[in-house]
Amino acid sequence: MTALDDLRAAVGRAAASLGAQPKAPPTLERPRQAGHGDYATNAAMLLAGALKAPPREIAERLATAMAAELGDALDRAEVAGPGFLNLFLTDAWHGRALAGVLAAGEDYGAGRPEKPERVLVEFVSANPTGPLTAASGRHAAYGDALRRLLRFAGHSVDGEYYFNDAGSQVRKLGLSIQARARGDEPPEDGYQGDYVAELAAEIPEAATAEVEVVTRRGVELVFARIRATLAAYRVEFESFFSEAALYEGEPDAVHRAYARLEEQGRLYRSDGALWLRTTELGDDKDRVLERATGAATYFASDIAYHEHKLERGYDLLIDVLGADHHGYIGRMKVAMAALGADPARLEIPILQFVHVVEGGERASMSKRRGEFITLDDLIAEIGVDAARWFMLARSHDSAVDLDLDLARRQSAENPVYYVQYAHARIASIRRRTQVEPAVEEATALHPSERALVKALLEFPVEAADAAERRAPHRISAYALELAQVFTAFYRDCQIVGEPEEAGRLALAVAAQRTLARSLDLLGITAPEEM
RNA sequence: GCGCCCGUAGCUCAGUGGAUAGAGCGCUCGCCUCCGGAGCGAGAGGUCGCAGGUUCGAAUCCUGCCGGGCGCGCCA
Repeated sequence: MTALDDLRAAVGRAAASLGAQPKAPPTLERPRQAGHGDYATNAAMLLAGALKAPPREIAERLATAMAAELGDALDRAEVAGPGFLNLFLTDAWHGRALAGVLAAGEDYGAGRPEKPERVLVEFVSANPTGPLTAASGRHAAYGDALRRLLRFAGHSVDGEYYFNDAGSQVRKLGLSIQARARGDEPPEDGYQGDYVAELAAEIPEAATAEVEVVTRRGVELVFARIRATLAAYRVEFESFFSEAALYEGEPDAVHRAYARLEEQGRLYRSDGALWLRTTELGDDKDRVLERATGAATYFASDIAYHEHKLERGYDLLIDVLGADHHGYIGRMKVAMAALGADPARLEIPILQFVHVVEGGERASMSKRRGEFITLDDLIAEIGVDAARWFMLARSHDSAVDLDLDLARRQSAENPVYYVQYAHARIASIRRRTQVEPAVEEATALHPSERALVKALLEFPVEAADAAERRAPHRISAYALELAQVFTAFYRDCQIVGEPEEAGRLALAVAAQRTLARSLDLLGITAPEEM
């Protein structure tokens, strides 16, 4: 329980004491206007209907009840506007609130769900046919941050990378490598990038060996590069899952999935193909699993893969996909239902595209033609921290433009450095003081100190919201705000050598920990010095 | 035709029912005897795409339209 939770509970009790239930949970928010108090609640307006009285009059009664609830924590409560109750809290309340933050220690803001869930986050999952692109950088940053957020919320989370290593795409890579090795142009629908020639040079006998051999070797080499890129980007996976593995063993995962679907009575044969009766579950047409040729469709692989995930005991499956896959959401939800699982156990957040911009215009970004900015390029140009911030500072719902020139020019002004700088500055202050941080409740506080306490109190709510909404970008917005509020405090309140040193140091330490945690949730470093 | 996402300051974007809509960058002016100037303060800059609706209250919810991005295979 933070001081904010206590305050919220007090509002609830005060509202209940007036003899009616609010028509919605009352809000408790930090007003934008300085004159509107530390927190404001709309409880009176929500009670007006049930109590059949003007909101402002109810707010007056609520103010009296709040005074009784809060005692010396409340300086005064003012009725304002259409019926808001603005709460002005004392320095003692702020001091106790800060003490609570410090007492929580490194875990401040962490969630403790009654029933932690086992979650599998599948992300990146780029096919091993070329280097990771800047767009993969968005997926890697998002999936990794999501995993960190869910863990911080108290869940058990694994990250997995799924790749198609059996289909025609990897075969095209093999053919392209072989063509290069022979000095020919790659096939028209093959891969054209310079890396294909590099791969050809790294594979002895690439010109003469069987294409299967060249393909297998090419995939290994590409995967080695992908892993190296991910390691440089500080993204690790608990597992890599190969599509080919779904067709190994007896019975293989695909046939286990068929058996499961058969149990559910969802399969039938028609025109020589094996069909899944998805129309019964709301789809507009039934879907083929096995073609008349006997070859399984991708949909069959995907179903088998998800059945395999369920078999592994995960409560929640999260697939992070690109905007071009949004049509997949409905199909896979239907597939979950067909497997007899609750479709709500599968979530598919969609990341909008990263557009590469050159000279103010959107450039094409084709992996086949070799026209793309690689994630390695991006890291080399602006560094991992700035790249991850760039990818995570925006909602996953909005497309981002990546202009490498602009990114390079702006990287020095990237807000991530402002946040890191605030952290480093606190580290520096701590190196300069001999005093132990200690909250002194009786001390009068500067408005900037009170503002910083309130900013710190927002963190657990922000972290929980960001996890629930699968929205890491909220953490970057929060981190920037916290850094700004800290910097204002730093400007207004000398720490080292002042009588208030211990108390102000306590505030700085709480800010440092929270900044470090926020950056950690984004996979960004929190330097001691810069 | 159907579906998903977006439209907020010059630019890039936050803001999923509260009061006078914010940040970063850019622009103008001011500030380095003071714990780290990667900074601080002040200012200019907005029909929140348009039109209706719900509500005490709408950038936010609902409907329709306009504009942009992306999808709707026995492709992968």
